[in-house]
Amino acid sequence: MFKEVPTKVDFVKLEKEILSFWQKKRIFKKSLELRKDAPRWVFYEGPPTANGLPHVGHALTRVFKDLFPRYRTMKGYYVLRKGGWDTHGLPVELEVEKELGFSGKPAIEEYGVAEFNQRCRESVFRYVNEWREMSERVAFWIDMDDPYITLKNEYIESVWWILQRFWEMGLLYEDYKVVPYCPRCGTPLSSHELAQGYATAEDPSVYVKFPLRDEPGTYFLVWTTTPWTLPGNVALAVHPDIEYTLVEQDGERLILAQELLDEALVGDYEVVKNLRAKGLVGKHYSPLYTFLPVDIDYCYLLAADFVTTEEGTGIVHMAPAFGEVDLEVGREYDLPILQTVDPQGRFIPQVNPWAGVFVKDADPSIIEDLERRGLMYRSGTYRHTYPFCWRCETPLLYYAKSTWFIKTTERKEDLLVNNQKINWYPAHIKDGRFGNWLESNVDWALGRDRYWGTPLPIWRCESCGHQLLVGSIAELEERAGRSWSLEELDLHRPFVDSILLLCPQCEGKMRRVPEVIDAWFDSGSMPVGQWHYPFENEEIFREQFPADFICEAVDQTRGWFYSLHAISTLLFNEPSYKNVIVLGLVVDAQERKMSKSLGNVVDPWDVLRAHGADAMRWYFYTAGPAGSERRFSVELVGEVVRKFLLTLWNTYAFFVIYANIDNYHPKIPALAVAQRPALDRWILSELNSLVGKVDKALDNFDATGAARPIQEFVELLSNWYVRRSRRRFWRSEQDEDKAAAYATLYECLTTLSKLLAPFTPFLAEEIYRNLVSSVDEEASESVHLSDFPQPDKGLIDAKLMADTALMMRLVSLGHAARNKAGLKVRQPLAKLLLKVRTPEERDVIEGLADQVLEELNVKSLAFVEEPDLVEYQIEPDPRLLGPKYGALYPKIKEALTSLDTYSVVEKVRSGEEVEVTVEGQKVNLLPEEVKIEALPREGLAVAEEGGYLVGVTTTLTEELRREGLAREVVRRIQTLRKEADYKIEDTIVTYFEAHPILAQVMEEHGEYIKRETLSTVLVQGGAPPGCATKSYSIEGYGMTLALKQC
RNA sequence: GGGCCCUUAGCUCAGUUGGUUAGAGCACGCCUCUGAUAAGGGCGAGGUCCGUGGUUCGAGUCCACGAGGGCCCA
Repeated sequence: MFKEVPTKVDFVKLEKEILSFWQKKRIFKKSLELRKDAPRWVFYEGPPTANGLPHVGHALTRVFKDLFPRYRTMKGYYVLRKGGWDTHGLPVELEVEKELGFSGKPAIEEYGVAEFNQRCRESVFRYVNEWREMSERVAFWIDMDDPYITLKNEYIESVWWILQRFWEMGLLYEDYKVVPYCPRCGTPLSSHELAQGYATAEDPSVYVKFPLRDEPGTYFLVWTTTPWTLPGNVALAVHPDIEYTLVEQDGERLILAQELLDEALVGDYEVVKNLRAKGLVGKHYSPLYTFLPVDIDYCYLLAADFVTTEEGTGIVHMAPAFGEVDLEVGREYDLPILQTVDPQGRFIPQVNPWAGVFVKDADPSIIEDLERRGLMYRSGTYRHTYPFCWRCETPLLYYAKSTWFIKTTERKEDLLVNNQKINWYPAHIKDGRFGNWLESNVDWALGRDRYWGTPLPIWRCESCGHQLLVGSIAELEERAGRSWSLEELDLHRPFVDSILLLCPQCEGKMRRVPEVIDAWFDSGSMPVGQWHYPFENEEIFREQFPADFICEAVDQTRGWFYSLHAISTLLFNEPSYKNVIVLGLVVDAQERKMSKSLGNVVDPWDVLRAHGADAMRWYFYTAGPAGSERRFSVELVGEVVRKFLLTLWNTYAFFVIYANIDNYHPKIPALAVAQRPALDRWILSELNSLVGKVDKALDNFDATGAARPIQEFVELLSNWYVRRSRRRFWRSEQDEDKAAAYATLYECLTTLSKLLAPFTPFLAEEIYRNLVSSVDEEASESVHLSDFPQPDKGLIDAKLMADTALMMRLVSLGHAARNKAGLKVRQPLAKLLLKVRTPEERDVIEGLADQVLEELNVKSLAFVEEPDLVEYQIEPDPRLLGPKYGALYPKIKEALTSLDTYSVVEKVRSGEEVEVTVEGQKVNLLPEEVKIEALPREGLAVAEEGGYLVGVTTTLTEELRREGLAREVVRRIQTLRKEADYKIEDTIVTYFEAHPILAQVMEEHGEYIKRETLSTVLVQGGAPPGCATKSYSIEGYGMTLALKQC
């Protein structure tokens, strides 16, 4: 006996029961133990930060991360799944700052770095329980009891080791560079952080006049969107090949690029003369501001290639402190660097009108000042995309600063070559987004002037300036000349800052540089750091590198995907992952990005509580290709429940109900498949072909390509196989056919449970445990401990599948034909007329005739070809004639269709050519080039599609009518049984009082009615008390039915 | 300004190497079937296949330009 299965199912409750089963029986652990000696298949967990709640996007990622390891485990691999937490970085600090009400670094310093970092340390695990709960609930199997954690000393030590390797390779350097800089956070951002914060901004757009020193009344006209950089101006640049023009307007002379005259100037002007750039270079102008003393030559025009005429005036203002190119050019020309801005983004005291003002806030006042001095040509606003800090949304400044870099550009070729070894899903990311990103690689800005992060382990001698990079705790202790206990040692600020080392060069005091490192470097170090390699676990590290599979959303292209790739390429010159699925972002039902401000964020728990995890998982796998954006709402997931999960559930419930009635046991031998009916052979063929399809798709990391065919199969299984097989299960005799039906459906359901295990682990488990584990002592206790099915190729019969598909198509046409004539299926009809395309198809349908007759409730079928039943339509075949006659084709079509139809049909039938005349020339069409359509004549109920034609005879004899009435009676009795809540297998006595016509029906079709309704006897006359009774009007004839259980 | 991706029915999505009248599911209306079913079947309504131009006998499909959206880069 199988466990009874309710037809009404509560998936949420079911899943919770299975969760506790997994927990109690440690199924995840067992699935690992089972494969402990198997070949390795390596998965890396991209570490989340647990200082925020998981959202739908995280649920999506976790669901995909789970699918493939489960599949590989069933395929016989050992898939170690170590969890991980990302714990460092600016986002963490910002959360804590917000809680403490801080607005910048001075407040932190005052509060105390030790206390501040302690709060950071606590905050990163704040929502760790919520993360665990969510992961468990969606059945993401991962080891969260022994995760890697980036703040642990062991992890940091591994990161230090990597940095020391880079140091030894000469890949680390400190440089004064213009970096994107967040003045609020007081730290530079790396390019991948920068990438996350672009937004449309409205900035000033000003045209400023720079007066020529030696030609009063003449000005260089210069355009800028950052007036605050003007006090830092030290030069202007023109392009050597651009034409410039001197114009006169309102008594002033202006110089700008000729091409941009109309765009830049307002009002009438007069062209004085054209100027060559060469003649302008070297001309001096008077500085707009002189807040800082300068004792070298500056404020002149120079030539540079980067100047364009795309916008502005063709003359570019240069402030080396605030622009990357500006700094380069400044170095080339030996120009001064006027750093007029402090690290908080405010003007320094010397810039006295605006001292202490945040530079962007000073813009209007600077514009006003220039206007007052007559140096402003015009000002307005300009919309463009501008970078903002990805966490605190402060506009970034490009700001000259000294900081540490990793020379990734030196290894750019290796980065590109190694990228070619990675399989990207979707494939276009490889040479598209990711490849382009590598092509435009810039050195990795590693340093952060912050507190909560892996300290940059570089110590510098206060006396001689010697620098060294510490690569391990042992080295630290050795150089410091002391050691610390495990409790004491904390490789964070301020503890490490307090450690002074002895300079190996001069025996002076060495102090650590103040920076911590970019937290992306932490996460990219996880292949090494998660095992504390190379200090221990050498063997496991080698076994677990590189990853076979990683998966994150597309926003990680410049994030984790890059940091992993860059670090492993620099370190090992190998990619650290072989296959990567890049997921699209989750958007709401209106295709808008989910964001708190729009209030359209879907809480994953709303979905999990309403529909369960299997439904959510299945939705994610089937809704669309993994790489595409996906819409998401509670309702969309609800559709999945109805369409897929319930369909499967009902098939399963159906099986269990009848299997229990019949005491079916899977060990009971059934007929060999070859001896089973076509219907069984067909569904088993579909099943095995499905197994192959799913296996291949999963092997190819294609979740959608695997899941959608399963859904289609379940449709076929439920709506064709089971529906067509119902009678075989109902029958009370135990015979071979019934055994075959059970064996076939059992095979389908148990194989499905294994196929589905990676996708819908709960439902798969329920089915497997009830149908397999409970009756087979040798079977595993969980579907997740079983092997993934292999297709039995011998059972795949492509012809049978195509034949059945054809038959279904004709049956569907038959339904349409009946419907047109208003003949319900319950009414038997005498004859079905079919027209198929070929004699082979005719044989096929003859072979499957029993299914067609039963499905359409007709007595016989015949094939029609005769012209007296049909009309013909002829058409030239465009596929053949198009290439042959080209532009003549439409005219040939016209000419052919104007011919006498029957004569053309006769010619084609007898294999003769058909001659048409087109534009005076004769064209002979070969018989195969003319297509003939046959349509039935009027008066017959028909449906036609794609060359197939199905008709039904509409005349009813009294005999047929009575047979229809018998079926009407049966349906009434069945409904009454159901209403009376009788069990399916209960036998009954049926009493009836009826119109003579119906009484005749009861007489004539009594055996049929008894058999269908499990009535032992049909009794005409009044019913005894206690019966389920109801009166009906059937086709206008009255009848009262009464049922009683035996 | 540049890169990558997307745009097909009210919604979610398919649409093979270019080929006859562009499909499915959901939702809607009518009909039907039903002792597993919350389902199934049929019919109907619902389409400027984002637009324009080009290549071709023929374009949802190929090419160019443009529009809108998303992500990213500068």
